[in-house]
Amino acid sequence: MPELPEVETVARELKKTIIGKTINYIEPIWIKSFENNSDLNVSEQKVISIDRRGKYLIICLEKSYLVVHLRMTGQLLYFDNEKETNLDDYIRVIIKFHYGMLLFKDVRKFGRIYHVENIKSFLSHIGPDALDENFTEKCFANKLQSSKMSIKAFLLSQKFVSGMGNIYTDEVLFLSKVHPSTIAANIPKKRRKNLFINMQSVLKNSVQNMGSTISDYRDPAGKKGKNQYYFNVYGRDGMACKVCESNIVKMKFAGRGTHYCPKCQIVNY
DNA sequence: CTAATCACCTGAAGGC
DNA sequence: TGCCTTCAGGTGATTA
Repeated sequence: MPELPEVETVARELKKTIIGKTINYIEPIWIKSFENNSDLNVSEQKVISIDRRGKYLIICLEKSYLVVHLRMTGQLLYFDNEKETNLDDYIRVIIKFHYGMLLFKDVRKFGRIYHVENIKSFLSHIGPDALDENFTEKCFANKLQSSKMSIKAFLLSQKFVSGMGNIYTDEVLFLSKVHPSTIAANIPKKRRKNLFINMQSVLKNSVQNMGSTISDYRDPAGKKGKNQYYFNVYGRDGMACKVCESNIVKMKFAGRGTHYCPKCQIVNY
């Protein structure tokens, strides 16, 4: 479920609640949800800061890191008062602080919490964050020009730029008037620039709206996002394009449900 | 290198 | 009501 804006929202909420707290213990309920890659103890380490790279949320401890990937249905829920919690369903990992606790809820069990010491090597296969200020239009253009992948697959792969997922990719391609099957390297210079600008604005707008909630996504306080009210194409198949009134089409592309306007979004250039 | 398929999981929704 | 199929904000391995 969560793409960059949702993970960023979670990160911002966690900054308000768990920085400075000391971990009492971490308890995996579903064993595969927690992958311990370090001999160091998590217990008695203090939370120093919260970071994010693409869809990875990074909880920086004194000597190591807890790295969270929510995948499809993961949620990090924070509770000050343990009596407010209900541990009933789908809680896969408990991170207990001396005061308060963070619960990792995940219906489909795809999500992970990793305990690692070397964050750089752990994330070495991931490209720069889409909103990283050092990731410029020029960097983006260079990568586009050297790829023969379809633009949809290019944006979904996290190795060129990280943070884009299925929803925001469809939204960005619509605003950029680029058909999802267009070969990345074939996109002309002017539209490359457009693509980059739209990618940033779509993501930033969604962060402003606290992310998109289709079904499962919640922030650590349990709140839904509001960005889903502003989609142009995602989930709007069969409905009129907001620009040209053609019917929005949905089809399987790059292995994912892909929404686009057949009139506004032109194939090849 | 790129693309397609499966695998990992569970629940919701639609067809019959 | 109930069964069966398909689909879902993701990604990594494997196979063409």
